[in-house]
Parts: sequence; structure tokens; C-alpha cells
Amino acid sequence: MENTLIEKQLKAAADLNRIKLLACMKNGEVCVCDFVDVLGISQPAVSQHLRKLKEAGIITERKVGTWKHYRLVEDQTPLMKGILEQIQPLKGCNCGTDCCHVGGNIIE
Amino acid sequence: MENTLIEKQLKAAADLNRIKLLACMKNGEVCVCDFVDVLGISQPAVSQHLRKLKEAGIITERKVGTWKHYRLVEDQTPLMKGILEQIQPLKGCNCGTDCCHVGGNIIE
DNA sequence: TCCTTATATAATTATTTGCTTATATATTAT
DNA sequence: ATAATATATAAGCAAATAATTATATAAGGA
Repeated sequence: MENTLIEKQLKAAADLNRIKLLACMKNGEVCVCDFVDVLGISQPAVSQHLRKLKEAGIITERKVGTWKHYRLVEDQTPLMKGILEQIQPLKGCNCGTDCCHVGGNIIE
Repeated sequence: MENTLIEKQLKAAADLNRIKLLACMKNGEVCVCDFVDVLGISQPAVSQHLRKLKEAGIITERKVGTWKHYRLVEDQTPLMKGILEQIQPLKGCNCGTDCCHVGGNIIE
């Protein structure tokens, strides 16, 4: 892996709020609205954090109606595999059966 | 490992100049004067980078006369073990037999 | 169609970070 | 003691980052 990608992924992960986002996503998909409560920051701030993680190739998204569900990509780089292993999953923030006040958070 | 330590170590590692410092130290000890040439930044800037790595518990130092030799700590956290594995050693920057214009860079 | 809801983008501001220059400290040599 | 060398710390500044508020876009329901 090149140093510039290493730097990009490290920078993306090196923020407490984004670490929490990753911790949430370890349990599965999460939608933006839920993150707002978890982090206590504004919705645009959450969107910007998610964009940074997405641009680093760490997460991906899926549109579900008006909502957007984010999740970790399956193929993590060796670097991110190691980092994600050290982040404890954070319960109670990911999409449940009534995520976004509708049902169904299963990836088709 | 706690999230705050994870964040501290990620932040310390998430900088291209500090990645290069770590890449140098993968080959062994390095002294501050050598880093200045490698990175093309001032001596105080190098000192500040090294301090950040030290405060994150990633590197340690050893005084040799007027000089200071820096090296990776032996006991890395699982997080740092994984990260360091992904950084390619950078040759030609670490202390050689005539490091700092004296001899002897062996750790006693 | 219009209104509401969920998210993204833009513009702005505040905070943090990384650099520089200047100065301080410590060790060695004269 | 004084001078020279290596490194650290302090102060100041510029660039990058993370937050906010305001606005835009897109989908769903009345």
C-alpha cells in the first residue's frame, strides 16, 4: 500500500467522532439520522464525517427511499482491517428492525 | 484499548512526515539531525513531530552525549503493530556506524 | 401540486495543526 | 569560563479541519 493511501485512511480514522461512526457500523448498517443522536452534533456535520470515510474507501452507502444507510466496505485494506479490529463495536446506534421509523435494514 | 488512546495514536500516525519518521525507525535508531535532511523541514519541526509520536507512546528516546536517538518502542499496542506492519521501511535515514559524526549507534 | 422528511452541499466561523524564527537548555571542546 | 553543537521549547502565523447555519436536492405522502 502506498504511503499516501495510508495517510488518507489514517487521517479519516483519526477523529473521535469518526471512530464512533465506525464503532456503530461494526454492528451493521446505520443511517445518518441515528448518528446525529449518538454523536450530539448537527446533521450536516455527520454527513461531512461520512463523506470523509467514504472518500477514504472505508465505508459505502445504500439508498433506501429517502434514507441513506452506511456500512463498512467488505474489502478493507490490511491497514483498515487492523484498525477496525481494535475498535469496539458500539451497540444501540445501528439500524434496527424499525430503523428510520420503517422496517427492514437487511442488505439485499 | 480505549477509544481515546486509539484516537491519540491514530492522530500521531496520520501525517505524512511522521509516517516517514516511523518508516526510518523501522530500520533502527535515528537521530534528529538526520531527519532534518530526510524531511526537508526545520529541526524544531522535526522535534515537534518526534514529541507527538513519543507522547502517543509509539517511540522512545536515548541520549547519546549531545545527541538524541529515537526508536520505536518494543511493546507496541495491537493498533500500532498493525499500522507499523503497513509502513515500508525507509532506508538510508537511520543511524549508521558514523551516525552524528561519531561511531556507535548500538543499543546497550 | 405542495408539503414534509432525510440527506447533501455551500458558506462561514472557530479550532487545531504544522510550520517558521527566536530563544533556552544541555553537553562537549577549547 | 567561553564557544560550539545538538536538541527542545516558545511565540507567532498560515493552512487545514470540524463545527455551525442556511440552502439545495430528492423522495414520499396529502
